[in-house]
Amino acid sequence: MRVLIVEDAGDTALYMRRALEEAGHVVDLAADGPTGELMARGGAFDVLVFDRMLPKKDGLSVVADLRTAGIATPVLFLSALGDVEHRVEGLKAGGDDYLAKPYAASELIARVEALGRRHEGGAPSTHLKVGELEMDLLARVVRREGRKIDIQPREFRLLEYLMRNANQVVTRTMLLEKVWDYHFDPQTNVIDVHVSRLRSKIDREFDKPMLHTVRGAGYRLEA
Amino acid sequence: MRVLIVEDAGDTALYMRRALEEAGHVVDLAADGPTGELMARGGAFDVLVFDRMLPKKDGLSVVADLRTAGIATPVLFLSALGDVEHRVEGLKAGGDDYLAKPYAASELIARVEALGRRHEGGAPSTHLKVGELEMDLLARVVRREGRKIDIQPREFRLLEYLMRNANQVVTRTMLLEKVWDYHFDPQTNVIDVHVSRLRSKIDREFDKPMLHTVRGAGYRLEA
DNA sequence: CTGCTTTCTGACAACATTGTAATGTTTTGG
DNA sequence: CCAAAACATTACAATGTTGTCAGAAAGCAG
Repeated sequence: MRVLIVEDAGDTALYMRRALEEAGHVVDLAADGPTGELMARGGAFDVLVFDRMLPKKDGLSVVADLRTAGIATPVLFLSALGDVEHRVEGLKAGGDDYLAKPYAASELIARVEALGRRHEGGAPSTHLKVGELEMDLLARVVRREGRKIDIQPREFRLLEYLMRNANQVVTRTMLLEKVWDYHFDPQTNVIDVHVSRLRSKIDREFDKPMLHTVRGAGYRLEA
Repeated sequence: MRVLIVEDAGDTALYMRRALEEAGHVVDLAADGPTGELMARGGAFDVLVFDRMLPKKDGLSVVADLRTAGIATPVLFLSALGDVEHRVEGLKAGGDDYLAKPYAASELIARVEALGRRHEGGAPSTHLKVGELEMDLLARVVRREGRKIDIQPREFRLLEYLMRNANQVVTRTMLLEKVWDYHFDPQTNVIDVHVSRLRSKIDREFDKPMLHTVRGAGYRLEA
């Protein structure tokens, strides 16, 4: 499961990450409200864990904004304030569960997994959107700023993977595994070539490039 | 929108078809209950229009049977009997709306479109199933009796169309329009060739052939 | 700045897919 | 039973897609 933790206290965040990673999940961190909101919008997370009190933008309002933006990823609120009134407030803002500090790591894990399960049965998304870039998985059509872009099958898979992991670095190894089903290094530059071709279609002709290279690490598709 | 009209009075049926076609919809006709039921089960219609009184099998029972078979396509009942009691009867049988004769063409169109809209918001199906033959539109995978079948893009589109219109005859013209986007006769045997190739993949190796030719008419995929 | 490494891109070759044509088979009406 | 029509199948040609290679460009460390 992919989990995003938005928490300003660094040591708490690291503690939670470790607990969840040991339970086999992939964890990302954000330290303030706006960053958390951006990551939640772009990334394909299964569960979001929000601290109620956050620097710059409160957890409650971030979640409320995410909901109005149509992002339905389940949210678990964490807070030192544990009484009924606060729980209700959190749930009203669009939270799905509420956990009062202090809590045991096992309880955190259990709740995160419960939330993830509840939503995974939902209809698979047939439509991906990263900024002005849109992909219709069923019609196999890609658009940027409304303009249709012709794309080849392999490029389609590559872009789909990049979009599902938007705003995150995607390594060459990940691409080989997920887009090419290679489980070894082909010793060629297939990836470079296809990234180049994809770029010429989705970025050339447009003002702002979305597909960035992260030297030494891989690529990142940014909104 | 794809509309099926089940009506035994030929002239009334043609009149309705014309009205709906002029409003931009695709219309099919059936003249009795059993035929209507079969078409409704197989075809991918957005709205069904049923006369209440039908030869061989009453409109009410056809719709009730469709509902128990899990077919949720919205139904508009037409009838000369316009009083409350009959309306309720129709709605109980699984109808979604009820229109009493005589009615204006514009009213028919408006109601059909309203019914179609109400349901189109539902998640698009990502999975088709005809008997033991399954297609996952998102993963682009086809299976028969659980065994994966490798299929080419054009064959995929062809099979998708056949599956969406399962148990119905699909004409060559329909295939040219929907699968090849040709709006003329290419004067070649493209279709024959692709049907042959598709057959060799989905029927050869299996006991019962599913893809039948209807001499002089076209093809039919049967469950 | 220089040399080294990484990434980018254009050209090409291998391969896969699609459509055409020719030939064979089945069905149907007389 | 025959001939004509409809359909099926195979082989091939044209086209499209993918991966490889080589040279160019860009980034980085000393």
